[in-house]
Amino acid sequence: MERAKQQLTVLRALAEADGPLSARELWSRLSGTGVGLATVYRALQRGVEEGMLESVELLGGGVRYEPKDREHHHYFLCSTCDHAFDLYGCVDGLESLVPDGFQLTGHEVVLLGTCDACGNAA
Amino acid sequence: MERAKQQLTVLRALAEADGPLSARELWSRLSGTGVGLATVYRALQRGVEEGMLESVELLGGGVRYEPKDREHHHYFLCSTCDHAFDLYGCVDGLESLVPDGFQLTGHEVVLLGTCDACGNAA
DNA sequence: GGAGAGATGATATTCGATTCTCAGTTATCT
DNA sequence: AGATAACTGAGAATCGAATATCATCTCTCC
Repeated sequence: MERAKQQLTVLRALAEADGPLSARELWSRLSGTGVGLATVYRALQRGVEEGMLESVELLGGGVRYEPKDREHHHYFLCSTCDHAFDLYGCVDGLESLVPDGFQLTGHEVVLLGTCDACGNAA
Repeated sequence: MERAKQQLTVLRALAEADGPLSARELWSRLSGTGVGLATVYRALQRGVEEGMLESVELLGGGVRYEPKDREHHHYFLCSTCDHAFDLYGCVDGLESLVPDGFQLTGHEVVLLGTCDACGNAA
């Protein structure tokens, strides 16, 4: 197996994904390439430090990562396969929810349900 | 300290909160009452089983709990004090984000920023 | 007042996610 | 090729959250 290219392997896998991936999710996608879990974590951490990646926290605890160059978007979290899909577009009416005195700096919208693949498999 | 009433103490503290509380957050609010952390977890678990409580997962990993009788709402998560506030009201345009073939069963909206207290303290 | 069932607090344990360690590998530069 | 520095995989170690354990305590019902 090649060495010193694993960081690229990790970044490429993230770039090709249709949503943010957790370290383990990413690792399992790379099984067969011989990349170790520690290397995945190292590549992710470095990617964040260097500004190429962004960490995303959704429901369910785990931290996921995705390329930082994606435009504003949100997520669909499949409750069956636990995969998060990017959703481009946004919602209206956010500002009206904010109480007086609170400062709004960002927002996160997560849609829950069943993805296409899991819905058909059921 | 009184016994056999700790479950009520926990439920009451949750009912009085302005948003969902994590087990630890709840526990720290009960410091001085002598309630143990294990009892907090037990009371929360039982509350969920009995249908009085609902567990909520927001960004940041932890699970929070709140009374189940609250109407549909979302949350404001203060990035300074990490407390979650209930926000009543909802947003528009959710359905248009869902891709073909995906089944939508729920959604979660979390606004991020600084709460009134933390904003003034800064 | 005493027995039994259920509850409680302190702590040990478990569990999963992430980080650390280290020896071996690979790239770079000369 | 040789020296050095950076990278890597595997497993150990760490960390925090949640759960289990156990002796003690409280309530209820005789």
